[in-house]
Amino acid sequence: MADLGLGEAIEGLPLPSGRLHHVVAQRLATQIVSGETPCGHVFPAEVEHAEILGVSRSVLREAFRVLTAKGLVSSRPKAGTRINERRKWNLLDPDVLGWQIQCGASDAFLRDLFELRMVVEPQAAEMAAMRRDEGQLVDMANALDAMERFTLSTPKGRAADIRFHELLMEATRNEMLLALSNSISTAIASTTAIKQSRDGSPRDAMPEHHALYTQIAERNPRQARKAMITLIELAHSDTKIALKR
Amino acid sequence: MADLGLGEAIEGLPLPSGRLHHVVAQRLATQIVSGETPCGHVFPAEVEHAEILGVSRSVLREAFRVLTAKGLVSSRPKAGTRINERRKWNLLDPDVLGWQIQCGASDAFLRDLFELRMVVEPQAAEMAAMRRDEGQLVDMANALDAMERFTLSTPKGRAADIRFHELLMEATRNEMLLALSNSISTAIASTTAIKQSRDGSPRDAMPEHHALYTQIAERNPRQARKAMITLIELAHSDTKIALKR
DNA sequence: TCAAGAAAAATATACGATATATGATCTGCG
DNA sequence: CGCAGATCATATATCGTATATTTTTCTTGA
Repeated sequence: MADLGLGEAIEGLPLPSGRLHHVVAQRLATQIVSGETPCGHVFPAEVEHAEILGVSRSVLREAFRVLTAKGLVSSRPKAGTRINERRKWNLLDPDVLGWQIQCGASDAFLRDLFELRMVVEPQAAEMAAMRRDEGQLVDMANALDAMERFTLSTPKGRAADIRFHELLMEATRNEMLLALSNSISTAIASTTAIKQSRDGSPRDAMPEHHALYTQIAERNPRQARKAMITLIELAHSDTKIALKR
Repeated sequence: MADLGLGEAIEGLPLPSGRLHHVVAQRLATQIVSGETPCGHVFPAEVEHAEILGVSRSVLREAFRVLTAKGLVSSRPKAGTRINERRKWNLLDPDVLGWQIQCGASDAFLRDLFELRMVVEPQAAEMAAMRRDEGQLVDMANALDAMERFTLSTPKGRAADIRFHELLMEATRNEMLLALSNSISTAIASTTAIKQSRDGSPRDAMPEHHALYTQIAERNPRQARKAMITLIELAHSDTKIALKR
């Protein structure tokens, strides 16, 4: 069990910026989702574990509370705290998604993510088109205008894109759908950002994603075509008419 | 602020069966999701709050860790712990879903839930049909047989139904889709169970849900029809052929 | 020899006290 | 009127101890 790197802090410890338990939770979580510590693994007893990590037991306990809340581990008296099998994890939890991305998302993960997006978003767009009110309509039109004026490679253009997406999801008037879509979107955005910072060039990330997208499209052409049509309809000026019905 | 009902426990405290912090978390969570304590509300200082609830600060802290992990609240030094706005909640978290149901799910909640199900499941069925392997195929066929032999009103029939559903989702080979669908399914099952125990008769729940279903269908006939077709195709014997492609 | 029950050990859980750091509010100066 | 610093309240972090629960082991009896 590796030291967390906190135990070695000098006397006048500057106390790591974020909440300590959060740091610990993140550390443990990444170890778990990365597979560094396998499923079924039982962590050492609370006291020893806290000593190893160089934090107090309370902090460790609270960190485990977070992980338990997200289904990553479960702990019972005498049995210790063990890592749950993957099917018990809250894979849709924003943090869990984020941790997986941070650990270098696997291709399977990205595939699942994009697939889910293509399952959800086209239908969400349909719902939005049916339920939007006038105010949302003009806001979306504005966002679309901005997307056209600035290209999508500029920050302003990207902001407009995100804004449009938000408005679209709000217009569905389905809170859960909104939550789901937000999780997916931020996760995808994170992968882009991470890959950008890792590969250096900001342009390298998109083609990768696009490749995955087309890969999915080849496997399920019907679904992909429908999704494409819906998204294109909504993302260009023709849409303004479509949205107005 | 109401007492938790734990402080009044007699001397020989039988200590509530479950973990105490979990009980507290659930109590607070239901207060939050029910709207009993509104969004933006700031909880009393930790010490006082713990005293009010009749528990130690540690358990209160750990309870709040759980709620924080699920996005229900956020706490910062000096500012106290406050309830987040709904859009920050992890609405797809199984526990959050469960709490909402436990607080008497609103019609809007149920509508959103069923809508999400109808967005996800038909497409999941499509994916499953394309990716299933031989083993899954025979398992699903067996489950379908069982569903036909016993009617769906018998326990065995319901078990087969659930089993079929599980197999279907596994066959999609998409972990996130599986997680999502599981959350939705168990939530819907819970509402059924709750409504059953509340209304007495076990038969009363289903018609209610069916009414909601048809209500959705009326609003979006195209989507509903497609969903129906897919589900019916998959839920009856014709499917065995469809699944074999 | 095996099974059932009882004792023991290990471990998470719960509690209270104390110290620290941090952010919000207030105050005073410019 | 606005900004900078001081102050204070509050969450956070830590420690020590007690308790409950479960698994394991041992004992006892058939």
